[in-house]
Amino acid sequence: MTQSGHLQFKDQLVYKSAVSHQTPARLPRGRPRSFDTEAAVERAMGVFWSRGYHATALPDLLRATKLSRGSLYAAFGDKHSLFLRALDRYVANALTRMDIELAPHSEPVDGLRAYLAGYVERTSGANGRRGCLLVATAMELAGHDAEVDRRIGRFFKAMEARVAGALSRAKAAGKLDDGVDPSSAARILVCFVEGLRVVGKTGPTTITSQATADALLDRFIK
Amino acid sequence: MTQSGHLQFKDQLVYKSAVSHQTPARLPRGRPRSFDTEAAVERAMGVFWSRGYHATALPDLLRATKLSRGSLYAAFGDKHSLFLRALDRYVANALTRMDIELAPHSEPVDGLRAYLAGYVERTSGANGRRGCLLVATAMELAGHDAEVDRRIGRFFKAMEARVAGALSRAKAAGKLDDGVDPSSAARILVCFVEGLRVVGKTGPTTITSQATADALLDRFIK
DNA sequence: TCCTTTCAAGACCATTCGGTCTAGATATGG
DNA sequence: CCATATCTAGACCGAATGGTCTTGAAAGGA
Repeated sequence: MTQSGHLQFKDQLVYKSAVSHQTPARLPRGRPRSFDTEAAVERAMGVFWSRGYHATALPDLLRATKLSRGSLYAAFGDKHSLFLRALDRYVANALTRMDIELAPHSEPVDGLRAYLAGYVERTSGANGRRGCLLVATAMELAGHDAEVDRRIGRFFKAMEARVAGALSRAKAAGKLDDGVDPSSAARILVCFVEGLRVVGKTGPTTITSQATADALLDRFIK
Repeated sequence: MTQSGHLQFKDQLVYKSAVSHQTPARLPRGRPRSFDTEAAVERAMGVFWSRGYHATALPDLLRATKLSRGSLYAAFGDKHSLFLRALDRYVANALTRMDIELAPHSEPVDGLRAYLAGYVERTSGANGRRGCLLVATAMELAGHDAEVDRRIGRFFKAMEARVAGALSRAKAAGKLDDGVDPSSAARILVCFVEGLRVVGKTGPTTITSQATADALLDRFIK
């Protein structure tokens, strides 16, 4: 029925209707679920994050989630669906973070500095070596998995839009150098930041990375 | 004996002494090897490139190299050693390309433009979707495989050094904007270019990517 | 109490994994 | 021709894969 291939459609629908909006006035009559589904997704996310999709085996997920095989399959359908949920959570976290850092009402340049500083911190030293679930997924599965493709594309577009928004506001406030186009600069920053994730795998020092990020931003800021 | 773990040392030595400088006055007496080892590495590289390490199965490699199981194991030891050879070839190709584009005697700014244009071409459209063996390897195996770690680290250092060299020459020729530090700018460009590889997975248009790269370089060039 | 549901533990399944080995054909040099 | 070495094809190996199913205990509502 669920076979390991990539017919995510059915599984997707299944988990959505089974998981979202818990107990809509519907009271199940047996023993209630005794574990936190979202916490399990989070733990699974951690495993996928540090090992990648293919290198993560079922026993790894069972150990991390502290679930039995049966419970895990009942709750999530299969490995692939669980992975997609973990990826969704990762993306949501990243976008939420950006929404805070680049909040429209706050000072855009400060926001951009915070945004870059966050990436510097996450891509240097041990944090850097841990890598990024989204970038790792993009490199491992993009082009082979339609559901993943969609999420990757959406994420980069969303990120670029937020950065472009902040740059536009900075430009309107006269803080940008002459000739800087916000949308073009946004693409530059997104590439830079994702490149940080890649070279971050070698565990550079925070100092170096921060100086590099500062040097880049200084090319745009007046 | 060779078991699938990561004792690359022995295999490494084996293939080195068995492959480099062919027939040093030594004439083997039986049937000679009837396939091109380097061509096989190249074909294997193609498979790892488009599928990644874990997702590449032995039958994939046999199909691509047109070798039998026995021949492949006799020639390369095991999957991991073959992968390392493929990775080495990929890295060598990339560095050779850079040595041409950023040749010390030629105009450094033109070289940097060519360097960026090459990345733009390789990271947009279908080329972009194909991705980069090195970045994919970094995200998939770095931190879990010491031999890979070494190669990734070496590559980024080598790339940064070449770009920094070109930028230094550009600065000496007075082509750089005031306040641009070549080594810092080199780190920026390396991050940007590796970020291109990541977002390239969504297959952006050549036009957009080229415009982005131009916009970045224009922030450094006078 | 009874019914229903979920739980953990683990047996079980077919398939695939990376890797070894054999058999028989083939191609070279002596 | 003989000895040597390599080739392909595929059987074979133990281990691991993702996934299903059974068992029996436990926890809720009616």
